[in-house]
Amino acid sequence: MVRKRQEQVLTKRGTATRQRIVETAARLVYEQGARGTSLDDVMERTGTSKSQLYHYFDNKDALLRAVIQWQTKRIIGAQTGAIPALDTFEALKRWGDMIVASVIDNGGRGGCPLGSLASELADYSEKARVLLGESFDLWEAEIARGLDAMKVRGELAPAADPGELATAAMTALQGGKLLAQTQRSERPLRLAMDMALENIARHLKPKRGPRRAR
Amino acid sequence: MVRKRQEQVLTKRGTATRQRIVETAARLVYEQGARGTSLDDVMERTGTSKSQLYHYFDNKDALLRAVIQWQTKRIIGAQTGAIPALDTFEALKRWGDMIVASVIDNGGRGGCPLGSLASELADYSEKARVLLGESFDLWEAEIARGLDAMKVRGELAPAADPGELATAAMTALQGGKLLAQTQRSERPLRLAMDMALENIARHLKPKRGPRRAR
DNA sequence: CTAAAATTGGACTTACAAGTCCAATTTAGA
DNA sequence: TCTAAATTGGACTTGTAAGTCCAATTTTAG
Repeated sequence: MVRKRQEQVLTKRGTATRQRIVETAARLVYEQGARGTSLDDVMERTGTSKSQLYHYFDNKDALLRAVIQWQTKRIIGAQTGAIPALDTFEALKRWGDMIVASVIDNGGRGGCPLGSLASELADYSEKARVLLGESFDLWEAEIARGLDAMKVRGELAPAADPGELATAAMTALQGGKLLAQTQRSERPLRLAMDMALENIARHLKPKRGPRRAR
Repeated sequence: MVRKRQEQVLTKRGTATRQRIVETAARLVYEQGARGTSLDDVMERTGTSKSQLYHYFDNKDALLRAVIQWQTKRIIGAQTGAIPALDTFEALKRWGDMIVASVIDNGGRGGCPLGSLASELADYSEKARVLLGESFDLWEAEIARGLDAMKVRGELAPAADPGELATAAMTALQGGKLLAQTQRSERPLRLAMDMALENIARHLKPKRGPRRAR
């Protein structure tokens, strides 16, 4: 968690102000995009002044990087909060359902906060691109962690590669979110998550009792 | 193909100018994004004037819509040009390889021209969103066409739904492109396309002779 | 308490971008 | 040929956005 600007110590008040700026900026950026969100927007919604923004961040790009890091923690935190571990196929199915259900939230508008930023910033800010790449890695690692536990317990075939399965699932999630946002329909996201889950189910080892799900 | 502005007849020269504007704008928008491309950029690169842009397009949004339609035709045309029909699993594999190889083109930079525009414009321009939704439908229809042929020939199980398989493949393609662009690696795209192809292979009916591929 | 550091207000500069406007030139078609 | 329509040049307006600057206020720590 590179913080930079630590030559300057933040007081309690300063920390609160900085946090308020980051969270508000995150919401605005999610709704309007990075380029579509002006610093004046952020100032107005946070009740801060220009000098405050530039006191806590070197420039707009630095603020956007803080937004990326905050969103990354928020998203992964929300996921582990709802489903502590993706280490059973049942948990994976609930995870998929949760992702699909998220389309309703904003009436179909808004894709994945990280995916949208990645698309907008990857070729615009090298620092942001690297950060977003790491964000996806972290998110995928959380998924791979559950798959790995399944593999250790012998529920997934030895040949299954948790890291690759997690990455494939992430591509499905991102592509599904994008199409759902574009077509204002949960259909593509549902099909994407079903595909990702089936891609994992391929490596499930049959167990005594109940049959392979789905 | 809604053209609008047909109250005004275009001469041969006018058509050429308009086309030059659209193609150049498409390249700039692909490289810099829609918001990152100014009309002055387009003017400079096409050697046109402000009045020409506004002569052929109502406003910037209308130009962007023309870009979307042109890219849609270009992408689908390029695909059918390289692989006339995705009606064998071999053709599908070549298609997947072609998609993966496309990452090299711009040194990893640049995602899918349509996907990038969708992410940027879906919540910004309703007209553009609808158009992009239709673009994905057209592209998917081209994929579904091949799958349907396989189904008719009995190579795909009757339960297989070409439309759903095509949509799932499109989400994999888009998500894979996005992650590849973000991480400057073809790995996520390769895993995505493998997943999409496997998702189709699930419905392959075994045929005499060679075993199920992959 | 008091000096140094952190925090804040807000005006100002500079750059750029979308869109308007009008006049000049070229082309098409009768 | 001639005239109306299409095409083009380019200055201009208006709005916005990032970033700078300096002074005022508040807080922290010795």
